[in-house]
Amino acid sequence: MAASSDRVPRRIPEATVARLPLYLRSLLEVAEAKTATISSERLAEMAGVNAAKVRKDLSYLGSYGTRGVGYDVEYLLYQISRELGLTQDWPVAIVGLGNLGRALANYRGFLARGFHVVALVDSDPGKVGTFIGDLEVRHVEEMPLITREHRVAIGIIATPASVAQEVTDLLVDSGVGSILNFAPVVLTVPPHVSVRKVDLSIELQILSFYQQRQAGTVPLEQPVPVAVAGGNGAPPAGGRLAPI
Amino acid sequence: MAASSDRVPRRIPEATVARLPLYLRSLLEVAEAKTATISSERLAEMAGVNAAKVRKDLSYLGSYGTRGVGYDVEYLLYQISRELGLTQDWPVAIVGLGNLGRALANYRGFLARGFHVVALVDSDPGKVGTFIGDLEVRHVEEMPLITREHRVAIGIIATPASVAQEVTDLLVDSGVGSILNFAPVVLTVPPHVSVRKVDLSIELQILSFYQQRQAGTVPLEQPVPVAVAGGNGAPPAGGRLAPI
DNA sequence: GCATGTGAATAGATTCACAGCG
DNA sequence: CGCTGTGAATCTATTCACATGC
Repeated sequence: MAASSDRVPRRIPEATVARLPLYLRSLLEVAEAKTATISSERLAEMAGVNAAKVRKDLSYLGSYGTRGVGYDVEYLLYQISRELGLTQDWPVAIVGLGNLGRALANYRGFLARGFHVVALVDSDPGKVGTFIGDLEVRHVEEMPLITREHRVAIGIIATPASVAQEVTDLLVDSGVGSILNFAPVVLTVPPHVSVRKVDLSIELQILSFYQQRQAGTVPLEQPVPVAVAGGNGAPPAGGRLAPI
Repeated sequence: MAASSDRVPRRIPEATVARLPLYLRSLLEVAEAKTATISSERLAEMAGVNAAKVRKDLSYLGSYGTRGVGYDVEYLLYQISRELGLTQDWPVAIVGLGNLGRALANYRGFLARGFHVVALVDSDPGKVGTFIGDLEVRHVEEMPLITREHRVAIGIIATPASVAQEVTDLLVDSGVGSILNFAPVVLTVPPHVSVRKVDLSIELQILSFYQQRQAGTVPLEQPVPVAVAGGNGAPPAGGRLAPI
């Protein structure tokens, strides 16, 4: 009764959550350059969105800006990091060490700031026991013990599609609350578990759709007599003019 | 005047376009099992969405179902493929052959149905001239010629962030209309070019956000006395109960 | 009868436009 | 005066619910 406090648990829209990492990245870059404050306009430009969106998004976190001035870079960095849960460390397990899994395991770079690979898992006896970096590949049967032991929070699935659901169930049963899925299947999980997917062929197919729409519109080779300014076919990202 | 026809260029919502590949995949699976027709309900279940959405999405393509029966699997497969532009072949170039680029180049599998890697490009003299599969890695300076020659439509950027924009500009200048970006930067492109991004650290950070929200809610280890059915924290995907 | 197709209702996200405040 | 913060307006997407037609 005492601890529940009067803090309103701000509901941050999903779309906003998905953009916070972009702001974070831009701010890191700005901080590097020893800039102390930044306007919503500049931040928007860097993140590839518009200024109104930046202000609305940041307003969900609180009133962290100063009118007439902008946002304090360091302070905003900290607030966004905290909101995203990056002030703590998340133990990560990678399951499946084929081409992709190995590439991810070797990366390490991408894990910067809060993510720490603590376990590599595969079912192939030829891979189990080998080392990638300083981590030994363990057998999938040991996974439940390993994930519990290391309190793994995030599981990265880089297995073939055929076993992805099976592996997911194992992860979920051993307390993993977040799944990043690279396998081309729709995973089913209980409501308290989050899933994000990264699906190459889906992305390519979406590009194919817009590419097809575009085909014919721009005659290729012909430097186009400008007039494209309306721009319609590239909604996913980007869309401003190239630097002059 | 004769060729422009009276076809209404149906505006397909972006969100629908992003789901078509999911339906396609489900239909392929169903077709494999020699099933002739499928209901929106079943298709929805397989694609992990709800039935109303499936019907609405498919209705944008045309009236391809039969009331009281469902959709003809083969026919729908064809219509979706055509809509997505998968009835033609798209030449793809991969730029950057580090861990990730090589994993992608070795994949080939993911390219199934319409995507064909025709060029591998890197700037590292140690990599140029080597072969991955049956393709030789070419120097980035030759890229404009190669992409034009092969009429590359889609460029996959797997370079370090620092050179991604530069490489993008080259691709765009040589007529590439779609970019799949794995580098952690916001790319700027002219309006007629589409960009999709795949960003590991962003995905992890989004998961971190929801994981943090969830933490405490589920005490970990305690098998939770059911009552979670409301489910709030996993909007990205999934969300149904695990199979019994 | 049964599952599609679709207007209407609702929810969510984006953008506008300006009041508020340093 | 300049830039944030935010209600209001708009646009987009989802869901409902039922008429429609095989």
